[in-house]
Amino acid sequence: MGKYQTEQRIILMDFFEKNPDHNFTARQIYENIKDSGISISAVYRNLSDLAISEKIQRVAGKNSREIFYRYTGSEKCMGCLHLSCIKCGKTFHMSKEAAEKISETISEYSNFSINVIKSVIYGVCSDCDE
Amino acid sequence: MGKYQTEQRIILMDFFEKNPDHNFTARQIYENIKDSGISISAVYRNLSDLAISEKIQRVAGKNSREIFYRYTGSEKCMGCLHLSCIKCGKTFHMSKEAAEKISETISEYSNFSINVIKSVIYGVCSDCDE
DNA sequence: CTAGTTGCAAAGAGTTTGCATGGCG
DNA sequence: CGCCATGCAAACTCTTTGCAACTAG
Repeated sequence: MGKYQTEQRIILMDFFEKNPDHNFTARQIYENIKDSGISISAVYRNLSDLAISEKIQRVAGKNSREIFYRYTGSEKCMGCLHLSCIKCGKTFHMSKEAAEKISETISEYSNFSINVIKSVIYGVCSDCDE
Repeated sequence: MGKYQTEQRIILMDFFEKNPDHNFTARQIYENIKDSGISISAVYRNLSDLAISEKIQRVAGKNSREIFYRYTGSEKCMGCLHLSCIKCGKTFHMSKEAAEKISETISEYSNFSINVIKSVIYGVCSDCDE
């Protein structure tokens, strides 16, 4: 998946690197980069490849037709757990240390090894919590 | 949302109560209960209502067109965190106690209050972990 | 040069909606 | 009896695919 480094692929990855941890629909991504010269089919095809190689995650939105793509392949995301605020939609990073502690707690209570990249904790951030 | 207790609504809720915490597509749900007498539009309309009232959660699948519905409104799900195995797809419950401990860890490291119902931890269960 | 990738337009799927009918309270 | 929900079919959108042209290595 991704043997050639095409111009379109670079455009898409550039966009993701500039906007890590943010939810976009396929169309939103396309709207953002179409002027650089990429077709919507190329967007979809690359999105599929990236999802398979787990560099992006798919997230279901509130409306049933809404699917978001979130780039989690960047360096600074490695090993840290993500917190997503239900109200404002912002994403926060937890430190690697915190992630490890949670991972420990989980295995303490059950036989389960967490995949930190795929997991997102939903809740309310301090700004939105009154 | 849901002022009348229609036959179709009962059929759908029955199905969910019998299959809590399991991911189904809209079509799979329909296939399972259509013989009881319900149309696919009624399924979709009720699914929307249930998602709004947060009795079910939407989850994005591996293929971009796949959206799963998971019933989390049952009594025994209240207060416990869910673990979902990436390999076998099974869902496991964590005790309320464990959920609280994780909630504590999170607020210890950041100002964030977890919504346990909406959050799902992904990883690998003991059966699939070799 | 060869295999992988793109663009376009058409096909395919899943979801939503308008309207008349039927049912709950 | 009045409002809400259902069923059906048509309409919509989003996503995928076939094919010819193009391009990275």
